Amino acid sequence: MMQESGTETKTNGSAIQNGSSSGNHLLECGALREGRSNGEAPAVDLGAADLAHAQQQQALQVARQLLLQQQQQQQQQQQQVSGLKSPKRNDKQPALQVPVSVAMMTPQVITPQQMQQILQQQVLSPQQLQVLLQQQQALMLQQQLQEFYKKQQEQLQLQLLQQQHAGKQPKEQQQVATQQLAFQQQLLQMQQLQQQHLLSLQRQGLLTIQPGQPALPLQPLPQGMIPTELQQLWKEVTSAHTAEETTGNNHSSLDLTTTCVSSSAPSKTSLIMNPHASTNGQLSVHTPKRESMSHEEHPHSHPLYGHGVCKWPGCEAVCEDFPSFLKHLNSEHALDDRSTAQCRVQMQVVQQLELQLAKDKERLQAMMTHLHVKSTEPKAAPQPLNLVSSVTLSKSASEASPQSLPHTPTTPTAPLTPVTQGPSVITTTSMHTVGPIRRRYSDKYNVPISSDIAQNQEFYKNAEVRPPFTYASLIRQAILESPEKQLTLNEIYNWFTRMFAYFRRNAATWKNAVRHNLSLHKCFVRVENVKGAVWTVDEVEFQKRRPQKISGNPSLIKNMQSSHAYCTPLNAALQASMAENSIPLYTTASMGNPTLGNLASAIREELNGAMEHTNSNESDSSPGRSPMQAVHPVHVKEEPLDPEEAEGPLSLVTTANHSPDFDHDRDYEDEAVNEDIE
DNA sequence: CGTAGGATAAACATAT
DNA sequence: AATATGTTTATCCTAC
Repeated sequence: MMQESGTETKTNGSAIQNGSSSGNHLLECGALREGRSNGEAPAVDLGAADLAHAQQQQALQVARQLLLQQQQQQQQQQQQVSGLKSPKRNDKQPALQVPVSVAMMTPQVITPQQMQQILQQQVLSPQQLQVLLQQQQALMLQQQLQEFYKKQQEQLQLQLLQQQHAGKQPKEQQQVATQQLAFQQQLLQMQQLQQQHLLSLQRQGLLTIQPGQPALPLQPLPQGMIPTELQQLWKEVTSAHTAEETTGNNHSSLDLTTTCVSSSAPSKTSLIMNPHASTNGQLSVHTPKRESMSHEEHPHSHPLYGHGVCKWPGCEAVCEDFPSFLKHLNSEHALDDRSTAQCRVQMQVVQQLELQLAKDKERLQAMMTHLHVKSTEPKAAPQPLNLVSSVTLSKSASEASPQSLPHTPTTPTAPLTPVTQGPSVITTTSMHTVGPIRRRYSDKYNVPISSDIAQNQEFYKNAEVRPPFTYASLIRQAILESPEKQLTLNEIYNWFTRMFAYFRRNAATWKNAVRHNLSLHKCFVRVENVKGAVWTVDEVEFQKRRPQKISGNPSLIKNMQSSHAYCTPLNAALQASMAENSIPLYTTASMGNPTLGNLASAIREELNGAMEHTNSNESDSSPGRSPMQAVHPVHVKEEPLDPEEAEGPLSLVTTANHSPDFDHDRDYEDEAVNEDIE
């Protein structure tokens, strides 16, 4: 213990002083290098981007069509609603009717003209705009619900009267009551569906698409959604505003709010908004405030200016100093239609982010609740890591109470050392300072790594929880997820930082460990090519070292089997998710979504591998094995080679089109820098 | 208690 | 010269 603490302080110190600087520098260089190599071999990356873009376009198209349909259906429904025969029929579209009908009926919603007035009078801060938008949408929804409900009530009463005239049949009354109930439920559903619709739009194109699970949350980092999709969105808005203005048709705009509002009758109502919005007054008070004033107050904290670059969405113009930025802001982003439209989009973006956040919070809560409850059940045993994870996640979920979570009830085979493990599990604050933690669950639970990553992808990305797998497993996973089943060291680094928040700190430590593992384990094969060297996985070697852990412990085998059990639905979920994305299950690397596809194949592989070791006679004949068999290792290390394996027919040398890397690296680096300082 | 595997640290070598 | 990349050794920890 003494030794440990001594070692850790020492290593922490070195990690902070040397590691953070040199390590980060390393990654930055890596990112640059990646960028270059991407230029040469962007096949997969472009594929993903194209896919995202296509989906975005699809989302836009869907949105436009739906908006048109709404209007028609609204009219239809106004006529048909007297029928009242099939309230279920409305389930398909109710949420979509909200904006239009609201816009049609509500006089208090801000019209585009008013919006422009607001924008022309002063530049609102993003927060204010956001509030404005929220108020608008809340108001619209509220009003629409009221109207809708009122209308239904009228219809119901009408029908009641009719029925009473026709004869008081209890059956019908019952039916009417049921219908009334159904309508009320509908009203609730409308709200939910509207959210879902927005979310689906968001998922399909507006924001970064994250594969893996059907309900996978999006990248919570604001930077995560900025790059291509938003740029594209901005372009669209920018090019669309002219048409929008001249024709009055909003087909080209994704902005639902814009569309809804502008289709409303022009109203002269004042800007009175949701009464419960406390910032409202602030908004109007702030009205006379000029942007220059706020600039003078906070010359260097302008939200639209940072790192010498104009942060106006889609702009990124370089402004050497603040005055030149101001000049640029006033000239390039004046109060014209384009800026207004962009502003609207930004509002929408912010709102969707908030929706997403709310939903994710909810999901987190449900997850934690679920895990808490389930923790007493034996079924939860195969995934004890989640429990630990939940605890540490509590830092991001303020509403969660860490002490309410079970500590280690489900980790009988991994007793936590009171000294080393205790603090790292209990609180996250200690987690941050605890430095390198030696203990780990490693792969001993035989939870298939890829399925765990798939299931907890977003979690690992955001919570600084150490993944319960060995470096070797993680490296292997990284390599297998790559389309070419090979990665450079730097790409492996990037995968680590991309997939796990935990590895965004102490870079020197874990990178050293990665290198160490790569060199040490025979299962990692270094393949040299023109551009340098890539690492591949010798699957045979990797499998060789797995059984020994499993063999001795029957309970582990049990766990493994149960893990197989719970992985089957996961696989189904993945398939469903892929079907949703029109990604065939068995074409993995070639598709634009490498992570998803490879995850699936890796899962199958893991399952098959696990079953192999469990039942030696179970040589699964499913096609799932094939993708792995395709990875024939090329031995470079000075090991006696099996004649079979010596020939690597694979495209290990064709590095020409790989490197599916992202530009997240810089972001993570920034984080790492910040966090290492603390 | 011994052993094996993993994590971490660090020294060293080599390539860029 | 500095950094990135690999290799190797040592030590500690944990599970078995």
